[in-house]
Amino acid sequence: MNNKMPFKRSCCPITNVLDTLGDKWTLLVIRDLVLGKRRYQEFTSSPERIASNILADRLKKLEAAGLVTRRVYQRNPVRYEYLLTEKGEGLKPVLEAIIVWGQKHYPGTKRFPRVEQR
Amino acid sequence: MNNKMPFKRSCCPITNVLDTLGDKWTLLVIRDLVLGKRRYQEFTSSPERIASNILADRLKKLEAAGLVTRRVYQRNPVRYEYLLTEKGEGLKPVLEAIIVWGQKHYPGTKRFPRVEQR
DNA sequence: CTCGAGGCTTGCAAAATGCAAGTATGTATA
DNA sequence: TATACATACTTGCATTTTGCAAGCCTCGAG
Repeated sequence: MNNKMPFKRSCCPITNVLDTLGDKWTLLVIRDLVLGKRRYQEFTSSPERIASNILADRLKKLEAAGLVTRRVYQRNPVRYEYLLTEKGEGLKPVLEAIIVWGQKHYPGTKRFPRVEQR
Repeated sequence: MNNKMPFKRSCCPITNVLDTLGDKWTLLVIRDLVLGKRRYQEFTSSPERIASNILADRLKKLEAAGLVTRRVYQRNPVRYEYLLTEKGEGLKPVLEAIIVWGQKHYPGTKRFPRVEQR
């Protein structure tokens, strides 16, 4: 018999997803990544104006959760970019479902366009 | 010309959804409603053990957002129950997408069964 | 040798959360 | 009549998370 709970709150898949993504900012970072953003300043310049300490924290947590990877895209000086892993890409259907419901119930909202790549 | 922003953070549908649902508890209340729970104590007895002040707050906000209605189901003493509106029911595809992704990436998680009705 | 870009970190006030206990209304039981 | 119990919350307070502004570090160009 094994009574230790291997999950933080419960074995519900929704609960476990919320433990990683359940706040006002994390999914917006994922949205930006899906739209093609990669660099720190690109995230901070989205219209929601995420604070830079929150962004740094979320990127760290997303990396720890295996949704995002950080790579050096340039040396001298070293510069980083963030990319979605396959696990992260797998969230697209969730974002889609949210957009569909959101567009229906918040009239005037508009799906953001992909960003042109550098 | 109209430069006033009609949205709290931006016109992104995802952002606006997160302004209502973006925290660790709200979607769990919706999950419980989808599973057939209706009464206050049923929500507090879910395995995640939501605190009663948080539950009261979330039910109030969900009602204000038009996702949930509160009805009297008994007088003497007065007792209430909570039900999803159509708008709230519309979130099922979002929950589905989350469950699919969650079950894939959090091994061992299990979709909760509907509750037997009183 | 100063300036600017990029990518963060720090400090601190304000808001949200977690926990335990208490309240209000009414029924049932001794 | 007194006691207990059930439902649906509310309150107080400590802890945690968030928001905002400013600062820091590396390097390259002028």
